[in-house]
Amino acid sequence: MSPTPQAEETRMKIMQTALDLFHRSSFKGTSLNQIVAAAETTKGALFHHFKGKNELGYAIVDELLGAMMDAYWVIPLANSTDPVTDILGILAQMGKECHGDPEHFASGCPMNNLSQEMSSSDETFRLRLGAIYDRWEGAIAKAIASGIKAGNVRTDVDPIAFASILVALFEGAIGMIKVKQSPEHYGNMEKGIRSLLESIRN
Amino acid sequence: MSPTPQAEETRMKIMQTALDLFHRSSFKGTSLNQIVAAAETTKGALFHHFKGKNELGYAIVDELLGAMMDAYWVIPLANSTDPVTDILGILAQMGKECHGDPEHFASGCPMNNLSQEMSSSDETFRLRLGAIYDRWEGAIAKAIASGIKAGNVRTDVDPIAFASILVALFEGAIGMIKVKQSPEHYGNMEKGIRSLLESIRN
DNA sequence: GACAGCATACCAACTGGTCGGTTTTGGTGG
DNA sequence: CCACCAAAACCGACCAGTTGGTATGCTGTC
Repeated sequence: MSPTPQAEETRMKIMQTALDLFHRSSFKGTSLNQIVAAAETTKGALFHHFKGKNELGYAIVDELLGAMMDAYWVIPLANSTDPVTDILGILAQMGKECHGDPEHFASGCPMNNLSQEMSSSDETFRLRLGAIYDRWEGAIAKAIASGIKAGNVRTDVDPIAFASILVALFEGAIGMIKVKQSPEHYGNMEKGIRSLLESIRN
Repeated sequence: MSPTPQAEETRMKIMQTALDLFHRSSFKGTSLNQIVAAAETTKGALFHHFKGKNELGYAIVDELLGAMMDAYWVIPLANSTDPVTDILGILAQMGKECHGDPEHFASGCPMNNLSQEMSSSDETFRLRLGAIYDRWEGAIAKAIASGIKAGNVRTDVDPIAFASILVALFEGAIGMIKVKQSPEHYGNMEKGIRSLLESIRN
């Protein structure tokens, strides 16, 4: 019943290399041949673990992107009562991690790339990705509500609406960085997000 | 020497139907066969007017998207001294125009879709689209600077940085609407953008 | 020897792009 | 006004290459 550790390793390697290629290129722009070549495996292995290209994508969304979202946002904000400080901390950490790999930023947000590409042509992608975005916004909204209750955030802030535009601003900003690819622009974005966050402090 | 009106008409029809298909689906996800079928023409005509699929895309960016940007944003904001009111007016007008075609919104912003899809794999697309975004941000920044001078906008606002995050928020918001496709979410976005704009009023 | 795990060879469908040929058009000499 | 023609505009069958997906074969382990 339970799969061999070896088998699980191959499965993960396929998913991770596919995610990397989808990130740097795109879903439709990446062929299965490229994926199996980069993962140093074969099509037989891929189709043994996944029913097809789309199913591979769904698995990546659910298992990899979902886990990344939880690790970066949901868990750190779970018990936050000072969301402004904590969110700025998350951003600082993400910025630090990407300093070693500037190309990673220039390719945009993996989840947003996939969302924008696939959500209008494949309902399954749209729903699964939408569910992750809901978790993201939910985590932020909950933290802001806790922040209001703890007196750290202004009382006239609507947690849900603010969480929505904050997520939109994140994804939009990364998208602009991807198009512009200028450090100067990156500075403007960081500054804008920071000031927006600070503006709701109590 | 100069092209026939008929010829220009077919050229435009190819570009416009291609833009529509790129918008509803994507660049890579739309084949030349689909384009010529939808435009009720042939591949010979397409390759007579454009060197290839990419060149067709470049022409669409320069001629169609560029013109739309000017019509919607650059010209209306050219002499603005009250940018908050004028930008809200532009948004209201865009919302009104899209009420007749809700699907248009659910497919996202044509320019942002193309940017996110192509800018990481094709430098020409990236540069041309980046130039249009620069025009957009420039128009907003100039209007805000004029607004400050006229006393309609707070003096502590950085026009360029604010223009950057406003554009990022627009594109991010449309992207989220595309993924979520819920009117409720649309309301949150509208509210958030409105309050951000009002917050810089003097 | 049964079966999960993987490799290889292969397929029909479709891709962007080409090319020889036909139609349409705007200018020109008579 | 018209016959004429070169060039522009357009057609659609065709091409090599690639795509996602399949069928089958091999190998180690329980």
